[in-house]
Amino acid sequence: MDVKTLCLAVLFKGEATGYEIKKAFEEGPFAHFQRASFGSIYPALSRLLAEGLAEAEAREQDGRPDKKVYRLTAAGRDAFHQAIGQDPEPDQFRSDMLFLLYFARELPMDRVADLIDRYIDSYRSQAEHIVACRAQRLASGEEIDPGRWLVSGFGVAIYQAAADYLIENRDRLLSGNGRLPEAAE
Amino acid sequence: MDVKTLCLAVLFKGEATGYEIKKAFEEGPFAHFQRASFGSIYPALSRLLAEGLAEAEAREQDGRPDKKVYRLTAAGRDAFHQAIGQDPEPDQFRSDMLFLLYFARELPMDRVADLIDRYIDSYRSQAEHIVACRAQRLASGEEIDPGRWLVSGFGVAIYQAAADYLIENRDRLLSGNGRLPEAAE
DNA sequence: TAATGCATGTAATCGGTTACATGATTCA
DNA sequence: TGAATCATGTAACCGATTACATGCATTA
Repeated sequence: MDVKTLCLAVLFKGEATGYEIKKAFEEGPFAHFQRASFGSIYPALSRLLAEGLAEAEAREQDGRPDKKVYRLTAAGRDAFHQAIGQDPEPDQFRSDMLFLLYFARELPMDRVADLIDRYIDSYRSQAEHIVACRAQRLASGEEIDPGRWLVSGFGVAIYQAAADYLIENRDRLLSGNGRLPEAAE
Repeated sequence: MDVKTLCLAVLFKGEATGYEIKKAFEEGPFAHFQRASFGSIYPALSRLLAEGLAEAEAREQDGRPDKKVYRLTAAGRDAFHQAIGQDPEPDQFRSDMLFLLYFARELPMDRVADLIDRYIDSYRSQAEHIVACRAQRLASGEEIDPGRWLVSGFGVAIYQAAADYLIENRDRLLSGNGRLPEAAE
């Protein structure tokens, strides 16, 4: 998904500054499945202005530098609806972890163990983080958006499954380094 | 992972042509977690030659155009070991499907249902495909590479989990469109 | 006082995709 | 006859990242 569409999407949920849009990809609702940098966000926002899809308002702040709050126009909302109406190609997951583990035989055992442990940790903590966010949203009493709920639930399920798989197969890979793992299936 | 390293990796497993390397990302062992196009593979192979990491041999074929078989040099194998010795950053999954489903409320119900069904199918068929490959490898009697086995198992687990999650939550999202899904947790 | 957070933006660079160019063989 | 497979490569283009430039306020 290109950054322009991503900005359209964030702004569709409400007005925001470039800085806040960045945060939406770091901590916010899109954190675990999309990302964008300032170097792509600011030019994208300028393009949105130029194309009449958004309008900006400068807001003064005490002390802080001014912020520029972007808001979609009617044309912008249309453009967004059109964008999500397109047919997507199936997702393909790219993973450096799998690339590395594929070559487990070429690496020292302790290095493999370390890699697996680190990935278990990162998957687990990501799952826990999302779970915490969900609990908080539930407790807050705010209205729950079904799409958002489904998406965060998906994140939990996938990260959990990834961590579980690694935990279950860690020792098999390490001890059986050369022998047949998981043969009893 | 850049294409140069990816080529290094494929060649580490044995000599190959550019065309065969491409296939490794389409049907081969790297299919479900890395990808590369001709436009990046051929220049990468030239670079490997120029840097002395690989050597090529032209092989004539009956009828077919000549093929150029690449093979790593000792320096190439070193470079590969060095590459997999680097510390990777954690994987981040990017997903257009999740992006779309996040905005379920903005889409017609039948469109959402169709999207989910298509993704269930694609996840399920990817899982089944990997399972079939694994069964075949097991039956073939060839030696099983533990790293490769772990990686393909990971693929099965993740795709399975993704499909399962969507199946379980499909109707909740569709019927409760506006109400609270999965509240009974 | 050093780092972090808030805040916006540009420029160099890079890596990769898409499309193009070429051409024979085999299979439906 | 047309499509798919095998086979190699180039060039235009694009999107995005990284690093840079600036600057104030707060917190450790």
